[in-house]
Amino acid sequence: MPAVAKTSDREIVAAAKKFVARHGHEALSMQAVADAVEVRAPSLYKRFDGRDAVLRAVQREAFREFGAALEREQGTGSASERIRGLATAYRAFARRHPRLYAAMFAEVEALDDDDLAVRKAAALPLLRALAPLVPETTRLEIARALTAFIHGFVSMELSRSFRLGGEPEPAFERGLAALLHGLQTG
Amino acid sequence: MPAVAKTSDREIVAAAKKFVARHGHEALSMQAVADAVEVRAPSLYKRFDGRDAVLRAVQREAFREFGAALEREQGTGSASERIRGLATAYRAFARRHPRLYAAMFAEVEALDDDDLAVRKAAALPLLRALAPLVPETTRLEIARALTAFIHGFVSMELSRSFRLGGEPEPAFERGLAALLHGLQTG
DNA sequence: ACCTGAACACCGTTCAAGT
DNA sequence: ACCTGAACACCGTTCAAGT
Repeated sequence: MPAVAKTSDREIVAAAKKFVARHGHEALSMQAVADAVEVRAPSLYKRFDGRDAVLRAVQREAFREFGAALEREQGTGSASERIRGLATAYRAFARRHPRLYAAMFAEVEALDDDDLAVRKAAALPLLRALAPLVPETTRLEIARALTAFIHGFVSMELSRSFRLGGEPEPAFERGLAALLHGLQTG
Repeated sequence: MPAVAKTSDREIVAAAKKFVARHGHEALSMQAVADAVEVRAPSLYKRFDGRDAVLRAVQREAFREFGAALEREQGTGSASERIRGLATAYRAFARRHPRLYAAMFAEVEALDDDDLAVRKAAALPLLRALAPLVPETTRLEIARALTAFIHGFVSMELSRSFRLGGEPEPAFERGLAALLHGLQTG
């Protein structure tokens, strides 16, 4: 006699993502998700392999949203203005969803092909914006250097690692300008 | 009747640090530390307020070691060669102690004055190396931009976030060179 | 086919009782 | 003064039993 489904993959991921956005990925528990979708915790194991699988599903959703936010930023202007726009959109996403952004980089046990696909997709807008500016041979290196700077800056900002006074703002502007200038002349 | 002390703050921190270096900070438990120093877990609470306090003590030790490694790098050569040396020493420390490096940035409940002091001390070598190169008014910004790049790069490298093929090495060299060049001309 | 209670092996933490 | 066992409220996860 088939028991009626009280929830779904989609609802579970949405509830988990909402919880992570509010309380952080460290606090994510199967109990909390189960409560939110009104089943008992063991029922979640019919749909997800465990906490790690739920967290990875949240990460996939977050990377999709993040990638979409960057895609939306494909505005007009020069190539280097477009890159600035992407950097700003990147930082804005992280500041708007700080706990979700942190969760995107939480360690998980193993990434499957879907996990890798959404991560790679989020890297494409920057690579496209760099295309008119730098040759294909060095494009990936330059994208990595830019991403390292933006990710590092945003991570330090969100974890309040800038403790020597002053605003972080000018350091972001200066670093970005220096990289854009140096990467073209280098 | 005073009971004999079976352990000490020092021994507990050393055991916890060793555990974190081996298994990562997420796996750190009071039980594991207690086993290592041969007491029962509740005894640890006579010396530390809880898991968070133990983890913060590990972070302090790690930041001290890290700062000392950077101090040691105060070699000869031009200012920008010294900065390159610091960046390389930074990255080398993170690669030599990947789990300890990750643990240094683990979220903890609240930092006390000692926590802040060791973090600030670790930032000084770079600020000193920048002194002959850039005026005091922009030095902190520039240090932050450099640190953001190095930390971001190392974090991505250690979490295997570079998944589009090729070696990370040239991206580090290129980004660092671009920043050093751009920061001086900007 | 999906849901559940009960159970297991863990956590962090508190506290009364020992010496 | 420090250590301990017992206990409490949690975890993640498994599984037999329900419908």
